[in-house]
Amino acid sequence: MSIINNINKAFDHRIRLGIMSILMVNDYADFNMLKELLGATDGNIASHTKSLEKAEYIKVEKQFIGKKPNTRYYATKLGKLEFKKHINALEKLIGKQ
Amino acid sequence: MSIINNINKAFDHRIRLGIMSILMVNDYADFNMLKELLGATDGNIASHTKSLEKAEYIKVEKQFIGKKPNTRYYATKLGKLEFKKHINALEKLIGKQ
DNA sequence: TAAAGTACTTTGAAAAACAAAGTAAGTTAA
DNA sequence: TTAACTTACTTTGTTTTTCAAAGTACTTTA
Repeated sequence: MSIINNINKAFDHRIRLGIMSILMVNDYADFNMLKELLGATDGNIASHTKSLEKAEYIKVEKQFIGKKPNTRYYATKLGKLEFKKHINALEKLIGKQ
Repeated sequence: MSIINNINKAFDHRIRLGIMSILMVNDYADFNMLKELLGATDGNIASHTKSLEKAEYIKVEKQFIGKKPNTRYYATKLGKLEFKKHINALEKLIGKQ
């Protein structure tokens, strides 16, 4: 077992790390909130949320607010659990410095 | 300025994070040490060390130990500084959880 | 002296990241 | 009222990165 064994590949990118961090402290976030908070492009947010969705770490809800489409992202129970594990692994790795 | 602004892209991969962590606590590490500690393949170690070297975050020294070639990796002053910044940014981001 | 091992490096395919362009609806302004 | 613009994404295709298998240049062992 290597020292990076519990680093989860799914979170191993700054944008996905950012998305998860946001969804851990906020109940949900919508597309534009993620986009602004992370300073990423539309395509970027779309692909990273898609990969987290595929892993079932976040879920997506589409609705209309007034007449505007709105996409909300939530961390799933699994996502929260795995992210905590990831953080612990990160802290273990970098905590020594 | 986004919340992931100080996350350094150069360290934004578990293997490179691992390499730097190792080189922060150990004065140096050689190829096989990195390989074993990280459980990565040869090609993997080679390419990730190369990218860190290109960024001048680590330096490489090649020598012979007895008759065997041996490659040692050291973190540079810049590398240590930038890695600390990266860790601080990471902790700021995930510390809220 | 042939086969196996060591310590890397090179290569090329596969996957991931990215931004520009596209889509579909709503809004505003002339 | 219709053309131009905005919003909220999605799709597309190129570029970049990741990866492991194969290659290289020795050395060691049988």
